[in-house]
Amino acid sequence: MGATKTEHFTERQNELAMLAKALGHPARIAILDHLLKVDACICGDIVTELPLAQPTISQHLKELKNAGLIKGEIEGNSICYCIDGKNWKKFQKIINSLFDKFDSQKNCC
Amino acid sequence: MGATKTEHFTERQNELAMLAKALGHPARIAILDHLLKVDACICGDIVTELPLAQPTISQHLKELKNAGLIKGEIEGNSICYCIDGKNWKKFQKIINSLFDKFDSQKNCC
DNA sequence: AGGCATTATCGTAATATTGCAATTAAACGA
DNA sequence: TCGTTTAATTGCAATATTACGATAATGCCT
Repeated sequence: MGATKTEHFTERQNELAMLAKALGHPARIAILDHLLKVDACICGDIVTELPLAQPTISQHLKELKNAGLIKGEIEGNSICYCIDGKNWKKFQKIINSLFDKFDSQKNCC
Repeated sequence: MGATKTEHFTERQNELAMLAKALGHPARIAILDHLLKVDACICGDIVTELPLAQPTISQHLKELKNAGLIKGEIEGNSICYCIDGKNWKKFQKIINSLFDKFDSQKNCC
């Protein structure tokens, strides 16, 4: 086996898991950190910021893009990446809706 | 390779990634959903709630426990699981500290 | 003690992820 | 046009994850 049985879970559970999975690697967190720090579109210099080879970073960028966390637009020679603001807040809400469910009063232990 | 190069990233980046990774599977989201829904310790009936075999669920519970998201206490014959309230809010803060960094005013695209 | 219920662990197969060298593709400038 | 720069893709090796059957470990009850 090894394949996740997504068909058994709700759409929300799968979406939340996919989002979390995309965040589940330090390199991808580092990429997001960088994009957030500069508060702008970044043309390629992410490779020089991280201790990983160019193809590896390209792969991580792809996954962040697939998840909807970032956008990439072609800008002449290079490509500009930035946080996808449209999804960002939605994702924050989705995650918080999970964490907000916890009621410390009712919890028994 | 295949092994994540954790040593190249900051402690915060690794912690955040580990947390996200633990959340990065629909079965584990479903387990948390269930624990949050009943607002109490659950003794074993998680297996009957999910469409997965008992060893598989035991493995997911272990990962959630390792991440610090849940606790498990031996209660006679069975084991009671519940949300680990001590870490729960901390984790929520860590994640929100990432999402709050985004300033839609400054973002260019 | 013996049997039952509950959960963890072991072993293993299938699949996914991570990382990089090599290569390709596309756009720019001289 | 040719070389350079930038980023994606391909191909592959190493490792991790997911899932489950079989088995063990623990505590209950009779």
